[in-house]
Amino acid sequence: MIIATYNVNSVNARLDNLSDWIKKNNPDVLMLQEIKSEFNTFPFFELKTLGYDVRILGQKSYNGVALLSRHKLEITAEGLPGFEDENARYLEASLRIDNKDFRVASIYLPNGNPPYNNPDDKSKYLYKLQWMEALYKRAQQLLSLRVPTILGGDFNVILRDDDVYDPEAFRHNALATDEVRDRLKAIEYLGFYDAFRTLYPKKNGYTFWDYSGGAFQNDNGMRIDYLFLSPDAVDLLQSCEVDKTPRAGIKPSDHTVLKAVLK
DNA sequence: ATGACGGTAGCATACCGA
Repeated sequence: MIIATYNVNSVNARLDNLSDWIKKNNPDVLMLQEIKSEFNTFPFFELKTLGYDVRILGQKSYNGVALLSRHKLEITAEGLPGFEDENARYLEASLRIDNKDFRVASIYLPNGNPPYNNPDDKSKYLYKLQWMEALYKRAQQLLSLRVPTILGGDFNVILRDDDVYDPEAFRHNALATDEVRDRLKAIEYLGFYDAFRTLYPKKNGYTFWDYSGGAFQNDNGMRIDYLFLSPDAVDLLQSCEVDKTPRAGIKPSDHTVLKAVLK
């Protein structure tokens, strides 16, 4: 089973780039974030034609998440259970492969940094912390189901200093505060394994490079996209790699694909 | 010295992002 996550930064702007990757990699499940489209403008036809069941939690202009699967999806949550959210950031589903159940969620966790024109505004940061508390509670519930579960997406968290090109520059950034790191670590300590770090304790796993300043060419990146696996899912883990091909290709997203193979 | 990139809404430029 091939499972991957990709923050596309607009699914319509990325349709060729995304379709190329899907055709070459044939994932069983693909989690998308920042689709920046709602139902009426989402390219269902093109993606269904590639052989996928396609479900979205859409939103105009901002945010929006989707799940693509070669196996029929049963939606189990649209939005984080128990959390009132005006933004489309969480879509969860169950699926069956060879008579075995899986649970997956496509997650776009809030960024948390203030607007440039109001650097003292803490409201987005507080929203991020509350969102992470609600995700923690959902993660607990999911573990109690004892079904292999994959929480994937753009978590907007730099977990450790070696997950960013300049740790000091990001010390007080909402992606890297101790508070935010601790909240994501708490989800790990529940029993959700960071698939990439589990296999590669030291390796560079950047998944995002800013569009400006030649960041990709200079490898000024950060690791903020993750696949977190429940214990029974990590037992099936065969490999996990960052695929930089989409980021190096034509009209790229600022993120790239993170892909894992499970038995 | 400043801006630097890209998407969306919607038609000039503000907002958002990481």
